[in-house]
Amino acid sequence: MRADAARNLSSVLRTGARLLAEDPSTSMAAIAAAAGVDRTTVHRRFANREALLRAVFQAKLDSAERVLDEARLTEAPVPVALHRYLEGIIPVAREWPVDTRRMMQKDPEASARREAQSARLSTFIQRACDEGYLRADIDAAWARAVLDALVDSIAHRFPAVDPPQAADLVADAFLRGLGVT
Amino acid sequence: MRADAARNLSSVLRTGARLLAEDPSTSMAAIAAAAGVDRTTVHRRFANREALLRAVFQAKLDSAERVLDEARLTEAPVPVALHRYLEGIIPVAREWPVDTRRMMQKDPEASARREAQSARLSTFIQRACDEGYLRADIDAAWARAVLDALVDSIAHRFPAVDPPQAADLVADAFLRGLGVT
DNA sequence: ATCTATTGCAACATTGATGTTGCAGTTGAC
DNA sequence: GTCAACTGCAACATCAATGTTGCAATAGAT
Repeated sequence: MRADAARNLSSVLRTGARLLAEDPSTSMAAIAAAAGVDRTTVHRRFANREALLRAVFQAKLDSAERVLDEARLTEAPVPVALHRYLEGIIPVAREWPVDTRRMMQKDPEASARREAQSARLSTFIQRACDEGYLRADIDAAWARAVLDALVDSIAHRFPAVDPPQAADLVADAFLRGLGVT
Repeated sequence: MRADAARNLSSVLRTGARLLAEDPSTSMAAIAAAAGVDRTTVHRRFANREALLRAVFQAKLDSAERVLDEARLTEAPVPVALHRYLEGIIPVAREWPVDTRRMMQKDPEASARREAQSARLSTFIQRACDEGYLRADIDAAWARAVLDALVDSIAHRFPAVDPPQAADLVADAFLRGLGVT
């Protein structure tokens, strides 16, 4: 039972994330149906809709945090860390396609966690600037935004590209652009 | 009266677009309140919620279409057309921040129009490839996605950057990337 | 000044989503 | 086999959003 409960809960979270990404107003009933469980079962696990959303966010934040840790953004050489980050974060973006920046407004705890993770990445971008991997005239905030945009794009609009190749494409577009030299 | 009606209708559309972009499930009541009109007045203008959304999409499509026309994507030199397109489309993205790709699914007519506009831009990107402005190893669909992502990013995450500079930033990131040569 | 269109306001009906509870059936742990 | 936990199902109450209507007030056109 305990095993079943855990599996179904996880299924609800993943299914919910997928449906909520397509349509943030997806009903609990629709999520439950898609996950193959009864509506009341979902309500027994999650006190209310907010709680379900919070659980989804937490799952995404957990995955993202592990990726940030394993990328060794402060220790590894910039190109290595960048590639490891990309290869890790792209599957996370695909598995939890919910837009955290928009949907976590009402959850201060999750927002704070997200801010912290965001700051780690921004620090990394700053290091890339400082160590001369980015052009001197590039604003760090803009570089950060570009990287995020490229990750989202490859993750959601090209779901068939496998993570290593996706990371290559993003890093290449980010650093070299798509134009002729 | 006719003038008032038109002004209020426009105000509802713009306000609605802004609120719906932040939260696609924003209620008609909230939109009406933000636009400074009564809820019933909105219902008199738009038969139902769908009709309001359709009107917002149509307004965005109208603006985007004008930008595509004026950019002369098929006639002008690639760099010129690209810059004109960017400088025009960024204000459109800001004024109508709704995500058309996601929210227009249920409106086949608007979807078709969007597809047509999308095809025009894809054709332009293909021309940029053919004429040697993009690296030969670059997939046109990926180039297209990157351009879209950069436009969305500068439009919504850097609303203070004025259109000409924003266009410069996007074109620069798109063609040259952010890394050192 | 009169007429007409439009608005705000209040009231109402309807619908869909949310959340709760009781009960019977199932399943895994022991 | 027994027990405890979990599930599906049905029923219910509640609430927010939607959409409608009638009426009085207002403002622009003539």
